[in-house]
Amino acid sequence: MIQLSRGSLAKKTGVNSETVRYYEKIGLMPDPPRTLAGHRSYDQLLINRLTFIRRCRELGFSIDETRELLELVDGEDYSCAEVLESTKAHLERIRNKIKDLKKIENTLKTISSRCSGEDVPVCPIVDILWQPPS
Amino acid sequence: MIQLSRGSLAKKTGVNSETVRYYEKIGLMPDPPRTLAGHRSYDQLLINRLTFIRRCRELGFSIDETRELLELVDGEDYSCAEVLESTKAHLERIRNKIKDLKKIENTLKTISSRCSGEDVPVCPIVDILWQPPS
DNA sequence: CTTGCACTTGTAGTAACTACAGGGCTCAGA
DNA sequence: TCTGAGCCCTGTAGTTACTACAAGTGCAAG
Repeated sequence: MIQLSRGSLAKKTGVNSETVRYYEKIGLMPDPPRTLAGHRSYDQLLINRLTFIRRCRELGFSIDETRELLELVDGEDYSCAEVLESTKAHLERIRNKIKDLKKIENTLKTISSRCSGEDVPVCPIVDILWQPPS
Repeated sequence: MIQLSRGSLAKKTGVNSETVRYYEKIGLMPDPPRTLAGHRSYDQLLINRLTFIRRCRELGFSIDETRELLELVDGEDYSCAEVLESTKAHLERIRNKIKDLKKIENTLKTISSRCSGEDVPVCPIVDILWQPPS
């Protein structure tokens, strides 16, 4: 039976130790048991829970979405369908974000290519950005 | 000679009117001249400046990067080279972000495809995310 | 004239952390 | 056994880039 301190948990899961405290404050992680001296003590279940949270966050789920996923899993009768729905909605948002960034990429590429990059105080990039509003 | 109120400026440039005030507070926009009653009054130069800022922000430049671009343009002797450098560095960051999001997209696609989406309390997505840390 | 909207200020809230300050505990080494 | 480094504890403030409110003033149309 493993028992980790907050710092060890942080190392093990790859989550910043202050962030652990933050997750407890906002209720993503439960208040953990304490040692006699008042130090937090985490078992395997809590380690796995924090890892789940870290993975959700790395996949771009917001804290609130992560909370909902956790509530589903915590609940007695969660269903695969609900999890899939949330995941697909999130996937759609990620795809939209990629689309937006590609538009930005194209614009930046275009205006960069118009710019000589010479050491002169005349810049097509600035010219483009500095036009009056359409 | 145009003179716009804050609200009209907001409409004209597509920037929220509270945001205008915020940009003045952080020094991106100068304190504008006032009418006798103390109302802000914006001329064409300020309209163009705010539009420049909006475009930078839409292209994903941070406030600080936008400020640097403005300082270059405001300065007597800015050079095209400096602008291009900043733009290219930013383009690189955008490309990295796209790469990261594509990785996320792939992962989400993969785990979604493993999930039946049926109304059962067994979910491959959850199984994957709920594994102990590696 | 009045009513409703725009304007003024300062302040507080948002997301998701991150970084202190000021104090207590613990454990390895001398 | 002592001591000092490095954990841990709490609460609070800072970050980015806004956005929203509250309480009060001014202006313009009907």
